[in-house]
Parts: sequence; structure tokens; C-alpha cells
Amino acid sequence: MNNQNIRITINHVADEAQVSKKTVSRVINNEPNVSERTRKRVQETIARLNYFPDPQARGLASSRSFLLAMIYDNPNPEFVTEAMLGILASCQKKGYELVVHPCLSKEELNIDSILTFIQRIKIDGVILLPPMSESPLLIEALRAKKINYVRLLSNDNEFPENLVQFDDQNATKDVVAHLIKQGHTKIGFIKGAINSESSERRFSAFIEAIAANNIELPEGYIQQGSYTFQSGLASGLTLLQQRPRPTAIFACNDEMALGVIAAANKLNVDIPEDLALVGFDDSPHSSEVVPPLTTVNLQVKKMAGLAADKLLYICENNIVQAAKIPCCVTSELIIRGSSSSKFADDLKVN
Amino acid sequence: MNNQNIRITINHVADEAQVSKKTVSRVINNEPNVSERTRKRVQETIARLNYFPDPQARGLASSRSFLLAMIYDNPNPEFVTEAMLGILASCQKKGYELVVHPCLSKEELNIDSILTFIQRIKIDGVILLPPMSESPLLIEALRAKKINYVRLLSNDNEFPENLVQFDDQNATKDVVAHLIKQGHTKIGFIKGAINSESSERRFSAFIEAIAANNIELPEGYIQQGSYTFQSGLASGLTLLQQRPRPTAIFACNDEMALGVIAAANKLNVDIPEDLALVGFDDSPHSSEVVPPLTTVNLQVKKMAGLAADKLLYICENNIVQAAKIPCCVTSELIIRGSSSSKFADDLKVN
DNA sequence: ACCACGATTGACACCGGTGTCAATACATTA
DNA sequence: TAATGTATTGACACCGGTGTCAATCGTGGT
Repeated sequence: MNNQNIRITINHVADEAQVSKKTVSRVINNEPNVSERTRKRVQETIARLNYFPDPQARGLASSRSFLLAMIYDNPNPEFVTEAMLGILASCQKKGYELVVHPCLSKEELNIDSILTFIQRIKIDGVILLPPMSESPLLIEALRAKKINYVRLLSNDNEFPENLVQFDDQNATKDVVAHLIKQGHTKIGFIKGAINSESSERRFSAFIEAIAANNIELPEGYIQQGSYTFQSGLASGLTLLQQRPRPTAIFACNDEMALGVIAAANKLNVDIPEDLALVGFDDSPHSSEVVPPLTTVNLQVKKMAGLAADKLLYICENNIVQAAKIPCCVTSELIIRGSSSSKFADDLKVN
Repeated sequence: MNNQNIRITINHVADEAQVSKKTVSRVINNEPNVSERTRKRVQETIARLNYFPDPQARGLASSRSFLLAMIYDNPNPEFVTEAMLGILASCQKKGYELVVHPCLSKEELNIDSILTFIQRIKIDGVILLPPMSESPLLIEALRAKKINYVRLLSNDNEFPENLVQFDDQNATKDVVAHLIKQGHTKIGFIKGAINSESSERRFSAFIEAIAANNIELPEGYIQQGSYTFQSGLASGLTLLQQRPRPTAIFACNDEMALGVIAAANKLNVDIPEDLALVGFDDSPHSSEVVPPLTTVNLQVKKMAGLAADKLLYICENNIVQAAKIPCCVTSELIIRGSSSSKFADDLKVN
């Protein structure tokens, strides 16, 4: 009557299954050299007793923790929470948990404190979100300490085996194709932040796509933004005052696209009648704004899930290259009212 | 030359300080019955060797984990990330780390899976974010299993010792006072979701403040929203078509206030000239929108930090009531262009 | 039937701390 | 000074697993 709250240990399982605890351990860890008959019996016992090995004891004995860490310094909460969801989905399949470790961008990147954090609690591996994933110093330090890591959306491709990327190029092509299909030939472009390679990739893909379609591109149609609303507003005003005025604008993220909407309102330019607008990210507001924004779904959750899969594969096999797991996620164009009059009904409010 | 990477253990410290490891353990845990001289010596040795006790070994021996969990199911990423920052700031002071555990709202709340999660990795305590903090079943289950918890922003006050609240009432009063100071007497109100008690608290505080100032409040000035952009848009349109038209609107969150901005644009009502608008939450977009939104800073980070302090106090003292730590956070009104023509300059774009 | 050999299994120490309790040191009182 | 009590300290088992290595099992070859 008082056996309700005792924790089931490996000893209980061993006794019950008539084997040594070492054999149970072998079964738990899927080690070879256990006869099929014994393995079955132990597995059944584990299931029957609802036994779950203690991660601390396991970790203490084998220098692991069954914890992954997400290291981030991301101004975009949506990105962070989506990434967590993706990572956790992968973690739970394998019995791992996720520890979060933000690095406030205001301070200088303190690599030592990150390493200390990882080593003190013996984090099994870390997932680096941008912009942490782009720090050569951090990567170098992790490699030196032989800490498992996977980078999300990094720009430099020095160690592609530890990288999960987004296919900016095809995404951009899809956007241009969509605009052209709507009949647009005067297409403006707003770049992201100056140092951002994702912005650069989108820009060069844009140039390619434009060229491939024999479309003219006046210099003034390209504006430098900085991924902020304000920069989108400013760039939008500039673009909409070009003559001939662009009939379509592609902004490198949704924030800037929202700025363009503000600019269009200011100049009495109707979207989508007079201007088709496309953003990038599928941020939550993009669907709520008027008109709802056509945008590219970044699939952060999916990318983060893949990153976690990769990392767990590396952790469990002590292998540095997890080449088997794909590392490039393809995009999805989400067409809404801002670029297509077919969707203009969305604007109406009951 | 090869002693670089060995982990410093309690034995090293004990040897170095000429005491038993048990005594070192006493010092680590701030236990009494260690002479001041010995304590000093051990502390110095710990510092000199840069020793840090292994949380796994510590946990295995004493049934702890030095991990807190944040249990959430929050549609608002900004809220979640801010809460994490607050919690982590408190955790780091005490050498704890944070594990995140989302519960997807689409599925039914699975209390068993939460309990299993907590017990399997021996989480020391959990912080419940709304709406998880409002589930009586979950609270009941946690109490039954004697799991330490603190609730953030819950409505029911059955166990106030485990609760960190926000002072909706005073915040609302501040908003009304601000609007009255600007000369407004025709003030509309948009409620939040129907079941939300924070919305109810704000509403009743609003009614009180209005009554206290002898202001008339036509029935049509009160609209039921649902915390969404769309509901704000709809309520805004309704409000702005009342006669006499309200000269100020207070929306129960920023999302809805953004909807009101859209409504005002649609009806050619100028903000702030013809309409003063105030939101609630200080969400990131509130400062970026045109005009920037006057709003109330929820201080999520601060609340979450207090919650973590409380929880850690409970964990470390095995005390259920952490009455010493304050449980109600006061607000901060952030005045921007949407409610005050003094700030109208913000609208101009260079 | 006997031996060699690989497959299977278990005994036991160990991971790095904490809990228990007995041993020792020191201070106080008679 | 001895006796008593309290403060300080350490020895040792234990938390719940894993690593190492030796013991045992089963099988095929001769």
C-alpha cells in the first residue's frame, strides 16, 4: 500500500526480468550482444513496470545529460518560439530536453560564459540560432572543445555538415515568378541589413530572376533597407516616388513590407490595385495587416527540427558529420491579398 | 601537461584544503556546523581551483536537478521570450537552468504528460505561464504530487502565495487619468476575450475610474473584443460610428489597438487629432506602428523574474509559502503619439 | 565426446556528490 | 580536574546507472 511513490529503478527491472542490471542497461541503450529472447523479456518488463531510466544517473555514469541547449540572441521572438517548438518536437522523440540560453546582444559576445555553461551542466549539444550561428569565434571555440553543435541559418559555409539552411534562392525565384505571373514588370526591391548574407542571397537571386525574364531594372528600383519597419517605410516612400513607379515591391522581410504599406497609405497608393507587395518571413502580423501580406514562409519550425535531428544524430553516434540528414529546407510562398487582387475580398470587413 | 581537461571534483578540493569531502559538501551547501576557519579555507580552495559541483551527481544524491521548467501554451511569442529572459536572470544567480515545455493548445491539456515530464527529469519547480496558470486541474495535480510551482498572471486567487500578479487596476486608472488629462470625456472601451479575467479586471477598473471622474459612458462606448486584430478592427469601426463619436479609445491590448488604427484609417479619422488611442501590453509593434501607440508596459520580464525568485526560494527552503517575495508588479504607462499630439512629430518621416 | 571460439551474461568498481551516524575537538560546568 | 555537553569533522554507504573484464553459455569442427 505504500509502494505507490517509490521510483522504479533498474534493479526492479533486473529482478523482475531475472537478469543482471547490466543486461537491462544493454537493452536500454540498444547495445548489441543481447540475445533476442532476453531483449524481448527485458523490454516487456520495462514496459510493464513503466520504467524510465534516470537521466541523472545515466549522465553521471556516462558523462552525458540528455539536454540540448538552444543558444540565441534573437531580436525576433516569433523566430525563437518557433525554433523551440521544432527542436522540442525532435527532442521528445529521443527523450531529450531543451535548455535555453540567451545571449543579450547588448553585451559583447562572451564565449567563455557560453562554454562554461555548456561544460558545467554537460550539455550534450547546442543549436545555434542566428546571429550566434554566424560567429566564427564561437564556432571555433566549440570545435576546439569538441562540443557538438548545429548551426541554423548561418551564412558562412565553412562546415556545411553542421548547418541547416534555408533555400533563399528558390524562394526568391518563386516570388518573382509569382509577380511576373500577375503581369508585373516594374518590380522594386528592398534589401535587408547591410551585413546580412540572407539578404544578399535574396538580392542576387532576385537579380538573376529578373535577368532571366528579360525585365528592365532601373537603379532606383533597388533600395537598401535594414530589416526594420522604419527602413521599409523610408524605402517604400522612395520607391513609390520613382518614375515610372514600380507596380510591385519585394521586401526582404515582413517588417519592411509593413513599412511599405504605411508608405503606400501615406501616398494614397492602393494595395493591391496600384501596387503588389511581397514580404518575407510569414511573421504573425503579415496575415493580420490590411491588406494581408503575401510572403514566404521561412519554416523555422521545420528547420529547427531538422537541426535537432542532426544534432541528436551526432550526439548518439559520436559522428561529426551527419550527412544523412538533409540540411536545406525549401520555401513556401504564401499568397495573400497584398499581391493579388483575387484576394482583395480579404480587405472587406463585415 | 595533461591535467588540462580533467574535471575538478570535490575530492580535489578536499585534498587541497585538507578536509574530508563531506566538509566541502557542507560548505557548498551553506550548511551550519562548519567552523569559520575551515569554511574560509574551503571557499578559498574552491575559488582557486575554479571548482563547480556537478549538478548531476548532486542531483542524484539529493533528488534534485537544479532545473526549473517553464510550462506554457502561449500564443504570444513576445510574452514567452520576455518571460524566459526574466526567469533566466533569476536562475543564473542561483546556478539553476531553465527547461522549456510548451503545451500545444490545439490538443487537450494533457496533465499526465506534464507530470511525467516533471518527474522523469526531476524538475525542481515549474513556472506556469497563462493560460496554464489558470487551470485548476493542473494546479490540483501539482499540489497532489507536491511539485513546486509558481503561477504567472493567473486569475483565480485560491493560493495567492504561489502567484505573481500584475496590477491591472492601477494600470487602468493611469490610462484613464492620462486620457482625462488630455481633455477627453468621450472614452470608448474595447474588452478582451470573454473569459479573460484580466480583461474583466481592466473593465471594472475602467468603469470605476470613469465613475470617479463623473464622466458619462453611453452603452455603445463599450465593445466586446477578443484580443485579436480583427476584433479590434470591428470594434473600432463600431465605436467610431457612434454619435457622439468617442474622442478616445482604450483597447485591452495592443493587437486590438492596431485594429482600431486600421479602422480609423478606413474612416479617415486622424490619430491623434480626432482620436486618442491607448493599448495594453507594450508589444513590439506598438512602437513601430504609425502613429506609435500609447500603451501599458506589462513588465513581463520583471514578473517572470519575481516568479522565479519565489520558486527558487520555495525550492531551497522546502517552504510552500514564499510570502517574503512580492507578488504584484505595478505598471508603467508608456505615452506615445497615438494619444498625445505632443508626440505627433513622431509621425513625420525624414 | 572434446576442444576452441565467439556470443551472452554478470560481478564489481566507479561516476561525484549527499545522508547518517559515530568519532573527535572544544568549551562549559561542577 | 573530571565530567558533561555541544560544535565540528570524517568514514562509509548510497543515489541509479555504465564501463571493464572475467565467467559462462552455446555451437561447430574434428
